[in-house]
Amino acid sequence: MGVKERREREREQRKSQILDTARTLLLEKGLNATSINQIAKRSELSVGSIYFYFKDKEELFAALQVEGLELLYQTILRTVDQEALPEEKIRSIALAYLHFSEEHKNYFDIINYFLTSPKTIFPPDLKNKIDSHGNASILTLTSAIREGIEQNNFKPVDPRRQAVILWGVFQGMIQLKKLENTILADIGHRALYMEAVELFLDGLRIRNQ
Amino acid sequence: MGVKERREREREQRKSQILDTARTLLLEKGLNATSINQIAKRSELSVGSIYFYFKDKEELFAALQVEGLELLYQTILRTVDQEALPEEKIRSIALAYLHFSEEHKNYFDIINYFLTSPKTIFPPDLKNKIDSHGNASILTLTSAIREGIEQNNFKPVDPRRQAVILWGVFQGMIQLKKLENTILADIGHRALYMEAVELFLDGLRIRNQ
Amino acid sequence: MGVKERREREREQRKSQILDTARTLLLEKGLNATSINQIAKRSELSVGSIYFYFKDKEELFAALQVEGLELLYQTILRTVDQEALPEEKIRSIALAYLHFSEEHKNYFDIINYFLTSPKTIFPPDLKNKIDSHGNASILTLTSAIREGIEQNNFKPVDPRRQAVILWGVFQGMIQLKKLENTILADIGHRALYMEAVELFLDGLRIRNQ
Amino acid sequence: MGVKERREREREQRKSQILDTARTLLLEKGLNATSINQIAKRSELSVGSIYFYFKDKEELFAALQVEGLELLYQTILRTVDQEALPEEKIRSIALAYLHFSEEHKNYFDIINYFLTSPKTIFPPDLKNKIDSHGNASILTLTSAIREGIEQNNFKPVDPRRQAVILWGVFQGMIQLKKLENTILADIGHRALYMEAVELFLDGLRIRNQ
DNA sequence: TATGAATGAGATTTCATTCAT
DNA sequence: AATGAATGAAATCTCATTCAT
Repeated sequence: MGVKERREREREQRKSQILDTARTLLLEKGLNATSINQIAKRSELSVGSIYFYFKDKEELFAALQVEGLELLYQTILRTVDQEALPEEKIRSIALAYLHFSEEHKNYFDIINYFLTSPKTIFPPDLKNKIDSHGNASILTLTSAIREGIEQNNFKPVDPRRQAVILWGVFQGMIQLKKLENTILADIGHRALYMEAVELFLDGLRIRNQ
Repeated sequence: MGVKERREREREQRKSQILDTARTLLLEKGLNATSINQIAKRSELSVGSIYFYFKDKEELFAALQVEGLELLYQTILRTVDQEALPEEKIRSIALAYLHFSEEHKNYFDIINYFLTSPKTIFPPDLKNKIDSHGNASILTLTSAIREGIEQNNFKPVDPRRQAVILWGVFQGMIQLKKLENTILADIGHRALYMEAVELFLDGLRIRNQ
Repeated sequence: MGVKERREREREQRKSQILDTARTLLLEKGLNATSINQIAKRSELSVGSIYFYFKDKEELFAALQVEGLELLYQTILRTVDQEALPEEKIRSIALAYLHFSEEHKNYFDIINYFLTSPKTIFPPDLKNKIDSHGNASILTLTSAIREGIEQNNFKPVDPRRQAVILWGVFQGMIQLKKLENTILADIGHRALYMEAVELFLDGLRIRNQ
Repeated sequence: MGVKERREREREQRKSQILDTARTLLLEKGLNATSINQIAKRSELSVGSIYFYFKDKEELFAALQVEGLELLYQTILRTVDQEALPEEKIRSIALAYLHFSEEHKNYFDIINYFLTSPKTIFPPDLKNKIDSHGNASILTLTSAIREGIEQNNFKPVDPRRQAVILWGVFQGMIQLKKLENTILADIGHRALYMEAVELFLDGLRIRNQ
């Protein structure tokens, strides 16, 4: 039994060793320019070994995406003060996502890539894995909204729907960063981002008359 | 004299003939799987000829993007009833963008690609061309918002800022379509999209008490 | 008649305009990387025009070589003091060739290229033209040696043979410059070059006992 | 253990098999006209395989050059009679180089190519390898000269400097062979070559009065 | 004379993947 | 488990040259 466990452990180590390299290369050269051969050379493993641990290139990069989603989730968890007001929580999550997109640009890019790339249809099991990890972050939003409703601060909306919408807003707004030097030259990106968040909070809030 | 003009005309025709083929392939196989070789073969030209008309692959696809932005703009123009209320205009534009993303999926994908792809740094002149075309559509939003403010229906916000935010919302929400079969399985995408728009309008509107 | 002459003049101007561009590109990118298309673009002429003035790429570059040989000859003429002693003349010519190889590196490279490249067989007429231009420089050496013999300073060798040998020595020694950073790291190239020349002068000189 | 060694051996065999083909093509068509594609086809390997064994075209041809330098060195070693007088040794080496340039014209051309081509900057490690191989041949000259000095037949010159000069003379004189049919039409090339060598020896020799 | 569109072969290089060992 | 040689298709891009206008 000890043997089996050790094997399992080693297997996991190898896997993350490969993922480490893949991640680094991804950051350096982008998704398309990162090849299995390069990963093999850099990680001092053989090409064959990589194919032993990952069915194909797609599976490897999907694993990285799961990693990214997990990291995002952890970041959010760490950021959100459980004692804070629902509004504050939502703001924190928004900022956490923005920070994540800036500080873990590579992860953000890969998440983004699979979200926006026209083709790429994952096999169902992989897809589920990815979705459940993605869902986790959205759930934090859902909870915050539900909480706000329960405390009579938010209108009685469907928390999950609003959470998804907010998530879409985050996503769309962050992407605008690319236009910072042209269309947005005269508008600060971060201020704009937060303005969007406030707008939606405003719509959510129950106004006391 | 006539010769020069005819040549010029033929040149333009060839160019759009190439773009036609490229566009078709793009639709069929996606950006990454579309190669110059294929475009050449399909358009019954030599590879060299493609390179005679376009400096490189990037220039070709950028041209396609400009085309897409232009088409989007025209679609919006056609859709928006100049007589309608500002709110209605905004709804129309939102729907126009959604339709565009569905009916001209290939164009939407290519616009999206260049917006979200991590790398891709265009030469400045190309970038400006692209941005100015993109700006056109945002301007329609800006006008509608400004109109609403002038008619005392909207709060006195900065119309351009709100327009950009709204644009980001469109963009982010449309991308969620990809999750239709998983995270959004129980939520209709189109309804959600319009709900986001209404939310935004709600925030903008001056409430008469 | 005036018409004919003007035409002739214009023809020559066009030709050297093309050569100017070709030369510049040659200097920038080397022989192999310089294409007719580039020359056309840079010289603001059409590809067709270049082929009107030059039969093919080889002829164009051979013309450049003739130019180079001519320039070398002029340089030597300018350098050599007609009143100086034969020995001095030879030293001057040696230095002139070294300088030429340094200051007109592009010309030297192209001369060198055609001299050392394995294949390249020029059509006879072109070959003769090149040779006669090359000969001119060697003739200056021949004269100096003959003079030295007549003045009883040099042994009664065959002046032309010695001239050709000397020329070969120049050529071989100059090429060693490439090894300056490795094999010759500890040996100054120029000093070595002049040492070789002195060695041969030494062999040529009649020693008075 | 045996497996590893066999693999290593096979690897080396493949490598020289590729080099064989490359060499042959080089001889047939010249450096510039020899493409990786052709090498692959001729050696009945895939293009990819060539790139498995050699990083790029340059590395392949540099390997050929090293081969050539090595062969030259061996030729010299075989030619030079260790018992002979220093003068004789130098003559032998001179002749050996001339023969080498005639009989292994392809190797000579490739050595020559890298020596004279304007650009070509090798990565340092490759450069060192090449230089050390080139050095070997020069060292035989150095030894012969030093020997002559020790035997009081040669003037007390710096043996290494003289060796390098002599090498340059060989190189330059051999290149003149190209002019055999024009400038040198009336002068035998080989005789001229040896005359240059004698001239050099003459300068080196101590004259007994 | 001059143009410039067109060619098509060919260059170098990279890639994901397989499979015998 | 792990290796790494081999593949071969495909990708992007360049080039000298021709020829109808």
